[in-house]
Amino acid sequence: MSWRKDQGRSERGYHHGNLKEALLQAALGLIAEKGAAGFTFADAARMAGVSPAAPYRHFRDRDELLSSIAQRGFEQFEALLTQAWDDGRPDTVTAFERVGKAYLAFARNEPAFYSAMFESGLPVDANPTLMAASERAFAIIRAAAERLAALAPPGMPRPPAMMMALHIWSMSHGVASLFGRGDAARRKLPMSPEELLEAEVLIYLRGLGFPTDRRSPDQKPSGPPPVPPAGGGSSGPWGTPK
Amino acid sequence: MSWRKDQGRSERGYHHGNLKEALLQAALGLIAEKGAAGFTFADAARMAGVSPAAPYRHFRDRDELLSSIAQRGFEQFEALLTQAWDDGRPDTVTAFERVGKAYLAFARNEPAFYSAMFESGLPVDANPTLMAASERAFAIIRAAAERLAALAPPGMPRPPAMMMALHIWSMSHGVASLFGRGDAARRKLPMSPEELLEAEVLIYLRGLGFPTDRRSPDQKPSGPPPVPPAGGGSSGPWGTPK
DNA sequence: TGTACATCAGTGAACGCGCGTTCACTGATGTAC
DNA sequence: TGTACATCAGTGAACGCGCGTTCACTGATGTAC
Repeated sequence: MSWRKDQGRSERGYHHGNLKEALLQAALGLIAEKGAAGFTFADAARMAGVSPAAPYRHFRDRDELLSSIAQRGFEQFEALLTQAWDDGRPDTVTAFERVGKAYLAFARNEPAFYSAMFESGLPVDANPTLMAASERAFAIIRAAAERLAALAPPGMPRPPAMMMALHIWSMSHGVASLFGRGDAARRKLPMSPEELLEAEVLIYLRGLGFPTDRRSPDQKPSGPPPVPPAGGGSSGPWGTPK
Repeated sequence: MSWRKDQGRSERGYHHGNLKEALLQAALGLIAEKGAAGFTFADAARMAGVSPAAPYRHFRDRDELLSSIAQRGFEQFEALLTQAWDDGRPDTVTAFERVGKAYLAFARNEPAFYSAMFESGLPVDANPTLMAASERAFAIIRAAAERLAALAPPGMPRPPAMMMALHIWSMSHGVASLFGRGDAARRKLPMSPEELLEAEVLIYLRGLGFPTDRRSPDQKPSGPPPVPPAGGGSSGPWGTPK
């Protein structure tokens, strides 16, 4: 990736060159493998090919390393969500769906970050920097919800954006942590986590009165409030009923 | 509770009387306090006022104790959900809502069981007994979803019960693990987890075409498919819009 | 360009600790006769 | 009812281990002159 001497121990001299980064990477690997609680400082040093005292040049203690990982995780998470949201293009509902998928993709592809962020038990609210990073990530979901709420059909009460954001977050987190991680053996599913979440979000949005046909333009419909499609059309989120 | 000598060390002689139970209780306390990963066998022995070797008379090792807790947790969880479901009385939607509340209540009141069951990383699928207990608990949600699916309004495609069950489960788990536990410091919310989940489930059910007015009888409506209420009536799950 | 020196980033040995687990043991309890 | 004995459920000391952390140290690097 990005550290200078590509982990060849033999090639590095007394100085590692980029130990801090190497330790973070090692810790990520260990957390992905054994969980946030199972990772040890000493192990990370060993993986980086360095004495157990070396990490103390870069991190006050084990907790600071863990926080650094969570911090970086929130930043990457925010970047990913921002990219997925893409400021609501091409239309709000499509973009919103994409955010849900990005959430799952992150949990699946970066289990170590995800663990450190949400399951490590580190006191997020005790660390202002971390808290801020976490808030920034959530703000993306919140902003997306805001835009979506503004589209509420005229006949419907406009849902509070904060509530929508929390709902979407809890759905995503629920699916991700119950079914979404490859490594730790989770439950078996009759469908992929992505499909499961997509259907869940679509049904939810329909419950709020949003038209969930993807091709609908971003305009408040001027007709009567939308009625769920009658008959077994293929536009439902779960396909044709049997 | 249920162990004979109520933890008075002075009163017990050489034999503890009910060490197995005492160890389970001690472990529950420790897990609630420090998380499933933080609990140690030795600590449980200490809390039970017994030498570190004593637990080996009752559990092969630390993992067996943890499994026992998860097992018991699933059983209590199943009992609680069964009771909440109450075979769909007085009507399916009300009972369904109650199941969601019971889920949250369990996560909140029994954080140690919840951790052992869902967050301890123990290989549920490697232990058939545990797996079966877990399946039985999920079967309650599944059965409830089945009954609800059967009520689908005639104009709507009938949703697969399994999918509904998974959706409800993921919502509940998401809310519970992000917001629902008192001890570990979680996020702050503008509403209670219970309210959040209730609104989420109601919106979801409405998205499936179910009438979410609680007083509706358990009969398929014979008229046209229901239309979400127009105007800011008080029947929406989030009250009046501002 | 060369040299002296400060600073940086590692080493490796050592510590105290608590853990899981084993072991021979012993006090308490239950049962056969 | 009393006694002998098997079984059960604990004790307490000990072990090996890996962890987090500290410490004086030293090799490598950068910089002032």
